[in-house]
Amino acid sequence: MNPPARSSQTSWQTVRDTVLARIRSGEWKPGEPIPNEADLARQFSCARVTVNRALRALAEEGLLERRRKAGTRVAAFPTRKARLHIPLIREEIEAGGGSYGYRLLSQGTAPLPAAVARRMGLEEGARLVHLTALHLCAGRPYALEDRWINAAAIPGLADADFSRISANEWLVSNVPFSEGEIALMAELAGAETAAALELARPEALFVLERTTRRGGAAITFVRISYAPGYRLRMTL
Amino acid sequence: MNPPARSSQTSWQTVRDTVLARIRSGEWKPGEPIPNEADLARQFSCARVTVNRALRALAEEGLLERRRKAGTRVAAFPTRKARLHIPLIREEIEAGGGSYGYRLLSQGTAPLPAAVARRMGLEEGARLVHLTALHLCAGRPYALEDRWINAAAIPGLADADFSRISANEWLVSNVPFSEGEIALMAELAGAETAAALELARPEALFVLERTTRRGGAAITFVRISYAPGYRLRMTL
DNA sequence: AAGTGGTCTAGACCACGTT
DNA sequence: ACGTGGTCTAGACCACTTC
Repeated sequence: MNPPARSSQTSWQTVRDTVLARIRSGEWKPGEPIPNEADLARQFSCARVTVNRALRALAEEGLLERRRKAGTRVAAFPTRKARLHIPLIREEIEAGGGSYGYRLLSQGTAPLPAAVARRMGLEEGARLVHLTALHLCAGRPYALEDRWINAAAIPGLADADFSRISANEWLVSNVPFSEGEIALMAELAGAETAAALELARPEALFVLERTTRRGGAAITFVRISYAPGYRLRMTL
Repeated sequence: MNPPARSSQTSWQTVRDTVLARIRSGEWKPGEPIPNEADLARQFSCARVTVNRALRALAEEGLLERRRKAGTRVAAFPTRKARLHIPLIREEIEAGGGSYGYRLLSQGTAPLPAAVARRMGLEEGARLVHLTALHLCAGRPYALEDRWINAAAIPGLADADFSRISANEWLVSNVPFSEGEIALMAELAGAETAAALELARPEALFVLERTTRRGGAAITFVRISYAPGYRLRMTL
């Protein structure tokens, strides 16, 4: 986080920290414009690119808003942004020293429920591939996966054997590029989920829903319910 | 996501996309080194800085691992990374059209519980400032905040009036810079939490824990329990 | 039309970490 | 030692957006 103490030139980290200090001190208030890159470069006696690097970093963190011609402003709503790592479940388990297991519970084609259809932007009742599977850590249920796949958007899907490899891994390896949304939530385990995860009593589950698209077309929707005790960690 | 169709020069987006395609196609496999920046610059007929920009972007997304002298490798575990926005609760509510309310439930000094001490890296039993407060949306409980503050690390804390402004907002505005961790989890509401959030029955709550540090010193630890139904959304 | 951020180049030096 | 990424500079042109 600190400037790496370069010889004598002004580093972009120095610019970033100084700008940050001015925001924090209230010298530059939320919603207000700050000087343009050229002016700042003169102030800091550095190249404009250096200022650009610093401001871009702050913009990526959500503290500045930048628009051509309109200039740079202190973000009105300085949201904190964090980077969330979402590893493959297998690797998450193996990184923790556990032995990974995978069990396909069901596979077939079914009409899309309304709730899922809404998230995928498809029509309710459309027939999609539907999978449910269990991820195991050291033989114990770790997470329940409930997935819908838009086969029409994925050539080659028919070749996949989801009894051997998790759909997630297959997709990560085989689908070129994707955008999407993720939603995190807490839910009480329903009867089926509780049975699959072998819960003795009702428990709060951490649930992750992910919709993946490519060029607007929904590829897959997955809902992962983690066994109790799961924590998702991030670094600010 | 697309290169902005510049005149004739190779853009860093083009480099990024091409490198990405090579990873996706399997030409460059996980764990394997890729050519160094200078070589790639020659391949792409562009400046090395342009390659640097492209590779840095991919590294930030978690697809590449870069180390001086060791060079650049395709990440062995290509984790998906998403950007998580963590707005102030007040703004989260107001952005949704609700009226924000804040109620300080308790304020004082108390010995640090073991669990919190572990997360803050402080000694159990150390006396810290302890606050509990309720965030309200349209008069209804929205989230319960349980916070510990290391007053020793924050000059000016004594001047703060947490009955008027939330501790979070005060800290965001007054503490210069910070690193930290965030953990997300699901929990069944305990008796006190259920009472504060006015829950009629046991429910699953989405819980966010955040530890903030500056230069290794823990500044604050906060645990926010959201009312049922809360979802945290992100874009991939 | 004009101002501001976005990016590219070529060359240079440096910091880090492997060897 | 030395190879590789990290960064800075000065100048240039471009793209987007507001005026």
